[in-house]
Amino acid sequence: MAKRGRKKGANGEKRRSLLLLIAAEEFSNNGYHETKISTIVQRANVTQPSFYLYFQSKEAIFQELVDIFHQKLMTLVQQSLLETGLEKSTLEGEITGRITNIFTFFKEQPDLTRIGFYMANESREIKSQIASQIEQNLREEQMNGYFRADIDMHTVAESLVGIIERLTETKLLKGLTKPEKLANEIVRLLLYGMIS
Amino acid sequence: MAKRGRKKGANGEKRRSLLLLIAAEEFSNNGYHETKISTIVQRANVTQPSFYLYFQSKEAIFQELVDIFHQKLMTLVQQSLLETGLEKSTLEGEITGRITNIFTFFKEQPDLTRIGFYMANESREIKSQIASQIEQNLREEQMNGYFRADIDMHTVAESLVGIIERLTETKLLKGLTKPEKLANEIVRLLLYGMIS
DNA sequence: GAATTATAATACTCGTGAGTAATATATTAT
DNA sequence: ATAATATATTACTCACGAGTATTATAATTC
Repeated sequence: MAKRGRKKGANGEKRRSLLLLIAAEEFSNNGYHETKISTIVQRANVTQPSFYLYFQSKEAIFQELVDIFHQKLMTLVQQSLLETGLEKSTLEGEITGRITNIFTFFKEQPDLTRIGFYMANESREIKSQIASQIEQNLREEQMNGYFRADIDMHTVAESLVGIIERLTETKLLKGLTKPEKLANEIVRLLLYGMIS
Repeated sequence: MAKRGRKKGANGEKRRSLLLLIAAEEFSNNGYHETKISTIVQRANVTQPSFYLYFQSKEAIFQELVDIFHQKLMTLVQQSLLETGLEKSTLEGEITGRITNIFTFFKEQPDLTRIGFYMANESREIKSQIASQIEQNLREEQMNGYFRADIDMHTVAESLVGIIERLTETKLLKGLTKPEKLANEIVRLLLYGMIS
């Protein structure tokens, strides 16, 4: 019979992190509603009230995971887009590098990615922000003459996000293709088209 | 005080259709778990047991909507791809036409589309099937020399599905762009690329 | 017109899962 | 040492929403 009260060597920070980690796995694999707090605490070897020491509610822990993803992704994209070392010769490489960065991040954080990019209500908002950043950059490069002038960069940016979204699901997160290769294929397709 | 028993002019088929229609709206707008049977029956002016005259369960009515979407979409895509009138001069137009058909269907069935293409567990499967059909056709055209030989058509097909998925959400279902225009933009981008 | 079938309402049950009250033990601060 | 604080458990509550037992009336069939 397990005793009550604080355990020897108990450490709140670690418990909290563990719960976050397990919650990410559960949400990612089973979705929000199918995920039970009871399952999370079982897997963490903790009782239910302990969970509520660290998180206000089920909503709150989910939102925290979304926020982490959102913040990390935004930081990444903004940094990535600041390196506007626009040299004609390396344009393809530049763009490929940016997209590789995104894929790499997604691959390193598959659970957060599924949560923040696919499951959250906020996903729409997050994707729109990414698309908007990409659009800005593309427009600049378009004005500098790198791209055809008759292309609607809003559509291109949204399309690119759509491609990333889908290939992340079908190839990247299944471990079928590496970030670099995926980025390369996409960029070549979008830059040069399919016509022989 | 409402009386019990069968009402004058009561018609099961119509009631069933009405419930399906309302359920589609509710699922589409609020998602599966947020949708309550109690809300559906209220909106349909029916009591809860009446609902269960027509549908086995909440799962069942949702699945029925998914099946309708799936079946309609598959029929559309298969027909669309059978018109393999491969003429070099009209290739662009052919492809644009196929994609327009898909967008038009989505626009006409926004609720079913959100349910079957975005919310259902089966969505993955459905999209994969579409991608697979597209891939097959592209490969054929590639072998006929219309497209560059060094392109991985699996990636292209998946990308196209991703683009369709995203633009449907952000532009089409918001009524911002017409099917034809959207299809045109995409096809030109994918065929000729962005480089000036 | 009697029996059968289809459609409907009233008034329930019942499981499930989020969240809590009360209490106990370890750790840290004074 | 003692008070205060952090971490933990046992044993609950409670709302919510899916689904049902029972009964009643209209439509249809024989």
